[in-house]
Amino acid sequence: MSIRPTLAAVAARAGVSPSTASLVFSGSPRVTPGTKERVLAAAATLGYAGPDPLAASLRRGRSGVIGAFVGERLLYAFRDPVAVQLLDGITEVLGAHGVGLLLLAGDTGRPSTEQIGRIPLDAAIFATCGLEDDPALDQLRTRGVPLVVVEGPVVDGVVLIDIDDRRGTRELARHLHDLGHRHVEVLTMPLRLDGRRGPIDAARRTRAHYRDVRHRLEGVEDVFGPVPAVEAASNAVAEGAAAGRALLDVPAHRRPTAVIAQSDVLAAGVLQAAADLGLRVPEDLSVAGFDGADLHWLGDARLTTVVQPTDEKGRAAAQAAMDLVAGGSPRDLTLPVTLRIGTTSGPAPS
Amino acid sequence: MSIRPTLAAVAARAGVSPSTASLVFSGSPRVTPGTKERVLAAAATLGYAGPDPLAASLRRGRSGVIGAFVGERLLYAFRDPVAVQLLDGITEVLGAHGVGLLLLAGDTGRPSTEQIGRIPLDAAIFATCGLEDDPALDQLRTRGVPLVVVEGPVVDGVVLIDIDDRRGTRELARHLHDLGHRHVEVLTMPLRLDGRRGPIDAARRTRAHYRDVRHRLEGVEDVFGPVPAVEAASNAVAEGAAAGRALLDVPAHRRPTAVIAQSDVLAAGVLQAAADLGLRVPEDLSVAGFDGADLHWLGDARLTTVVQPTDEKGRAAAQAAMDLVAGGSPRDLTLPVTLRIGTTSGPAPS
DNA sequence: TGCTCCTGTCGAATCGATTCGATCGCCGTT
DNA sequence: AACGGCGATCGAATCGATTCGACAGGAGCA
Repeated sequence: MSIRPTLAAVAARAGVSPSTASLVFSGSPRVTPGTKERVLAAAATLGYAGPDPLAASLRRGRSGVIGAFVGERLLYAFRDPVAVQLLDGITEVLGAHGVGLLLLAGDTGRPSTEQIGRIPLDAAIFATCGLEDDPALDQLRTRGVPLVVVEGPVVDGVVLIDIDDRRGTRELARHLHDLGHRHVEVLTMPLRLDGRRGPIDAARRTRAHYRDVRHRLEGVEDVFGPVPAVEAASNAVAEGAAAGRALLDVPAHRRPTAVIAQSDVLAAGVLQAAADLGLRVPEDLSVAGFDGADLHWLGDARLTTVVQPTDEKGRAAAQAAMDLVAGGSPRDLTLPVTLRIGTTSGPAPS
Repeated sequence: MSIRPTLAAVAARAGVSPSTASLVFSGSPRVTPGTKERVLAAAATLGYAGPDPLAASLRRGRSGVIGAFVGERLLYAFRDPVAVQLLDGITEVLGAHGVGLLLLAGDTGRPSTEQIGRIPLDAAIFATCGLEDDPALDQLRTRGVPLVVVEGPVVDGVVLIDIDDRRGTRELARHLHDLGHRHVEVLTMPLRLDGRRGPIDAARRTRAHYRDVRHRLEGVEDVFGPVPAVEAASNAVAEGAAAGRALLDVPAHRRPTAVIAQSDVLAAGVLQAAADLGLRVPEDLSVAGFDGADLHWLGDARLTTVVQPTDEKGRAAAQAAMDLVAGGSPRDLTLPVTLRIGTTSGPAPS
């Protein structure tokens, strides 16, 4: 029991060569039933549970593991329904192919990039972190690990799975504009992971790391021109509520008639803040989000939002990763988004 | 660029032996600065990003990957705040040691157990699935993979990280008993993963797969004796609400004065159902949960619940796994729980 | 009967690094 | 001047399986 048996030991016990034993475990049809049975019997006697995955991986050159990068600490990623749904879409495809999903958090421990080098990955998906200068991305690239980026930066040799963020918010903005809104403000997701929050000035804006954040802002500006924007420190309801209070707890003439949040989660916070301040939605204030996540804690309000096919995005990313591993060269993909008008947007108050 | 360079190639280029080159990359102090530099220079020229993790893993016998099993589909696991917090605790420890976390979902694709055999794991943690006859568990056990089980079955040679479920609900039950409640009903988490819901009869109860479910029920019965119980099909707010309606939408004399839910999530659903039915909490009905999760969508109600140290549980499980990989033999651990009395429990109505 | 073809099994090379014990200088010591 | 000691580097075995081409033996066919 102390030392685990090897394939060679099983082969010897069964009186066949290691090659044949290997054939048996790989389920080759070219092996006689009798032989097969002898090998399996020997394996059973010795308590051999099948080929060592490490050795098999080395020989095959593939480990059967694909890494998914979530930028922040796992806990925050898990709190984000979009990230969760994305991961679910990914696992759906990977699981069907018998490939494991390895979670990589951005800031867990310093040696993050060190860790990445030590783990056998067939490919990696940058799921919720579109950093353009991510050291981990560089690390994996020079290592030759196939890479897929979701809503991330355009990097040569990296497959990009994208959604049409800008067009989505543009349609949303047009919807609000048609309703007569002229004073809208945008509540953005974090521009960087430095915990900063508050109004965004030009300097800060140039430091925006995330593509989706930029694009969702530009879509609004396509319609309204330059628009005041505040940044949330993280993509959480409480953050949205805090930002919402700051945005709305001002004299009425300075208060926006509509707030466009860059995510449904943030929008939920804004709704909360509005309720706390006694503002009626949509009579006094319109609120819009992004994602089309099903937030069961929203109550009966149906959020006006831009629906993105999050799970499809995850599946596409995983499929691209699988294709890369198989030696293919999948093309970049941009998935469509659709405007969904709910009960939180209405005519601008006079 | 087509073929990736090997350590041997780098060594040759630098004019040293592979052994020495290996020493360089493993950061050994026993190598002359000059040599080290030559090797690194050669690596840079060839575009060598460090030793192949697969080969290194094979030699070392460790892959640097630990698997976490979540019973259900990932999406549902992620929706459960307790599971999420547990995973976060796990990654906290693993990340600090540069070990990756591989997520394994129970039902993703049929070849689940097949998949497990193909993935290099140094150890596995059964996080949210305490099946006693899980084929995956057997598979890993015969393979010799060190195992840690969280609130799972007692299996020989497997480390168990537990909490004192029974004592927790016992104290909770006593609290309600002291308040005068005599007619309580229990809303349990799923006894099995078969999507069944509704009242639990004796036959069904004997088929309960999950230890924590059983223990949390027994704790209540320690105080109240046999108690009617209904089962939720999954651990979700909507399930809790549905079960809550079934439980509460009955003639007043047959309605329980207190509902003990086996999780905060389910309890939140019961609160919702109570509100829908116009029942005041705690005046007309007391509601209690389990876990001590921070459910931000609960509003201002503070749930009476049993607080368990979920993140500590995760850290302990991960630490135990690390110890096992290192060859140690960590002991089983039972973490304490504490009763937290909130605003949802009060004297039984007369 | 002899020849070909086919099928099941085997040998041996290979995947790419790690690591232990051995070796080779070089320096200090007596 | 010879020798002991020490530290840097090297050789070679090893981790455990996969896989391709070779091989042997039996079946089919003429």
